[in-house]
Amino acid sequence: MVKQHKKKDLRRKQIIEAAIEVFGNNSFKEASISEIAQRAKIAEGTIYQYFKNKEDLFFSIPAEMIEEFWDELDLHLQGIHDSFNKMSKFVWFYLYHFKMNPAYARSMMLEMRVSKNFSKSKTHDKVVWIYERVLEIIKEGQEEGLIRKDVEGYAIREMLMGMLEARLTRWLLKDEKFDLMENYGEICDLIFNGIKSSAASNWGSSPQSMKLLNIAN
Amino acid sequence: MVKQHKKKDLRRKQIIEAAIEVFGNNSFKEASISEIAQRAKIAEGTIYQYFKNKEDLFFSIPAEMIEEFWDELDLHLQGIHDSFNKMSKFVWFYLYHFKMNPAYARSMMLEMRVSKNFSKSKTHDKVVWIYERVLEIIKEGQEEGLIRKDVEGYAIREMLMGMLEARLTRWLLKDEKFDLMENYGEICDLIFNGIKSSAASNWGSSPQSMKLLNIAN
Amino acid sequence: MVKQHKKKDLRRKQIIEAAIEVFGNNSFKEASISEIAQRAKIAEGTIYQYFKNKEDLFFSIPAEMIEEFWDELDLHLQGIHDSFNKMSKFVWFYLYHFKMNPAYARSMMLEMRVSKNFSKSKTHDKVVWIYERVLEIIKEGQEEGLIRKDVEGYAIREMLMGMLEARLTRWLLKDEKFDLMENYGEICDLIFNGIKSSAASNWGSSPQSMKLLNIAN
Amino acid sequence: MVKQHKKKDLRRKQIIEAAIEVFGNNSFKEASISEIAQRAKIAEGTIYQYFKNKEDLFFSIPAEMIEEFWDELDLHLQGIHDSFNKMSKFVWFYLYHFKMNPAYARSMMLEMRVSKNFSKSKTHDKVVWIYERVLEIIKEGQEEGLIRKDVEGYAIREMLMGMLEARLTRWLLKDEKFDLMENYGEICDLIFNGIKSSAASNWGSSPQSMKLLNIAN
DNA sequence: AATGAATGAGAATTCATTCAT
DNA sequence: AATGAATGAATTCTCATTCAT
Repeated sequence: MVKQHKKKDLRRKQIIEAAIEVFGNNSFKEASISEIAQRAKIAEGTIYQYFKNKEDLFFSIPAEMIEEFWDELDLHLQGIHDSFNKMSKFVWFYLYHFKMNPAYARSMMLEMRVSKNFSKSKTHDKVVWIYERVLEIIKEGQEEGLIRKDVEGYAIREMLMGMLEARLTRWLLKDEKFDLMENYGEICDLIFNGIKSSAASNWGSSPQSMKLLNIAN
Repeated sequence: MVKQHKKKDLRRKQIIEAAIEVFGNNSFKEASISEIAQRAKIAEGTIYQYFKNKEDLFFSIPAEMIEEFWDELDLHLQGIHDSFNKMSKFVWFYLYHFKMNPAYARSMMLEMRVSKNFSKSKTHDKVVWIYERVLEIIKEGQEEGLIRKDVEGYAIREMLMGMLEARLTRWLLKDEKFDLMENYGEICDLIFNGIKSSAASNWGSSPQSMKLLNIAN
Repeated sequence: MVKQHKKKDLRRKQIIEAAIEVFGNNSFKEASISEIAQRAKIAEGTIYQYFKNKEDLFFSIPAEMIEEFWDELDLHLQGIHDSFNKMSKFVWFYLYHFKMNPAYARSMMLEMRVSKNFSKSKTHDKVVWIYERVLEIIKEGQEEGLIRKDVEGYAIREMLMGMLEARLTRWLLKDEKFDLMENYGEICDLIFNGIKSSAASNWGSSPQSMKLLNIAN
Repeated sequence: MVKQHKKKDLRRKQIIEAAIEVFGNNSFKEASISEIAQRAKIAEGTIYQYFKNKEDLFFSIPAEMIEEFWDELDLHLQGIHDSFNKMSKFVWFYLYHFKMNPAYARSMMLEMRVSKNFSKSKTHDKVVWIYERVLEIIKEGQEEGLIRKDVEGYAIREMLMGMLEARLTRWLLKDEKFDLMENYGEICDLIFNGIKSSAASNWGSSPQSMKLLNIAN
């Protein structure tokens, strides 16, 4: 019985791995069940024994990968107690994880995230969960006095994740031609210190400058 | 003769407008020529008198819009001579432009940018051109002493555009539920000053902290 | 008035000439009215002022050409009074005519002749008329004692035209790579004398051999 | 397994048979996949499981038929050892074969042979192969002293096949109104002995007559 | 008489999903 | 549980012909 179960899980994994490759190199519509079946060395019909339909298979990919991501990240975070290093580690591992799984990165960033139904899927909950963990780290940082308190944690998170997602996207669109992790320190620096020259007066935080930004809407 | 020409231009515009709506609410594959024709109140065949095929029509959308974007931005930039305000204006207008054209934003950000052939299309050149203009503004800012010189202009641009694209994407994925421009000042602030608490020691720029960032790859 | 008429005829000719080229390089379905119009340097609509529809234009091509063919052949036959030379001249001119008009040859042999409606068209009558002229020459030959009388003129004509059409077809299918008129004498020889070795006993004309040909149907 | 395979072959045959009928009564363009599917009593999509596309299906027809043609002809040639009878048998079987398969004859002679891509197709190789077999028989005849040696085998073959193809074509264009095999003996006679009256002097083979044939090109 | 923009019917092909074996 | 043959809906694109100017 146990053996049976294991065999099922193995088959599932086998299909998902084939799916990652195929969805990674093709848009959702372009990717074909038949190619996935071929890669997994099974019959097309068999896929429907494990997944309800094509979309179900598609959305099952990150469910697996995010779990893995968090488990490994958790290990990396062990023994780190200051939020500064936690954050730095998160940035590093985020990039590292996708660098190691480019096909997955591709379908996740360029297709899944952007698809209409994804936000309603169970898998999306896991993404949300990760985002909440990030927010926690940021809030810790604010408590510790490392991160500005005059800006909401949400905004900080938006900036942090936006930067990471933007770089990841650029890397994928440039066909992984540059090293995703090059200048990783510089990214952290920019996130932390901003783009302002140290000589320059503050931008945006002084009442005067706020006036300058005449926001129409 | 002139009248004829105008009529052709009008028809073209009419088709593009219908296409923006349809592509904005559906993925490229889901969008159908027949729906576009219906919306434009013309026969399907007529579309093929103006565009080579479905993809040509798709890629013609930003070609039109980017031109418009730059022309209007240009007006807004008139009379502004310091890079600080130029940048601020760019941020503002970028968000404003997409806020005013959400269907276009949707197809541009969530579909086009991500499509395999887009980077080879003529339209992509226009995107590149905009990015070059942004880099110029940044370099001006560096000359004026407003923006850090210890980081390459490219990296600054990546941060700036990454932040904007990330917010735009989040806005679209949240179904435009929040105001794209709310906290616009805060975004500028974060870009400019970073997330660091003013009390905190520098992150990333001091030799010690650099050591902490043990980059494995 | 007369001038008007001439202008019309000129236009017609102009369209037919363009059509010969286009139909010569494409099958009837592949050939497009728009390409013919382009070649003729007129608008598509104009073609419909001169021809009822695409098929009408197609079938009008040989109507023009056959007339020309016969007129010129007639000149060549002037002064020739024995059927031997008339026939020889016919063979020569048939090949020569098509050699000089390969695009026309192509549409005539490979498309028109083979098309369902051609035999019902007015043009087809002209083809029939030519065939009748050939039969006359053959009968003359039989009267003069040059050509066998034990075989019906129709059968002789079938052989003669079959040989010519077969060579023409082969020439076109081989992309006009060989000279259509090479060995023209040999063709005549074979038609005249057959393939039998002079040493061999008669084939087919003796009662015995007829028995050998046990025709089942 | 064997059963499965047989089933697939059967389906293929079933589609080809439907295709022969439909292509036999329509030009390639006019023939529709949907009609073929209807006739074969299967879904349109099924055709694409067996053939790459419409053209592949079209060209697969003679591939099947030529094989059959040769196999049967081979049986008929068994026990015949003189080239005279081999040739006679070939002529007979060629006509008989097409008489029995008029729809196939139609698509083969009036469409396929004439189509641009056919000469590049694999199927065309089979036609070439048949032609080579015919040449062999002719050369045998020359060795045996039955057939003239003063004319190249190729020319003899051109005459022979030209006559057959011409008759076949005429039969098809006349809507099979006459009996394809009537006067079959007469055809053989003409091929063998030519059209010349036995009383007439040689035509084309004497030096004088060659002069008469003043070939301009 | 000439134009050429607009039409819209028509056909090939793809592929996720089902289901009998 | 696994298979893979069969399905058929759905969609792009072409092009002869028309007709208002």
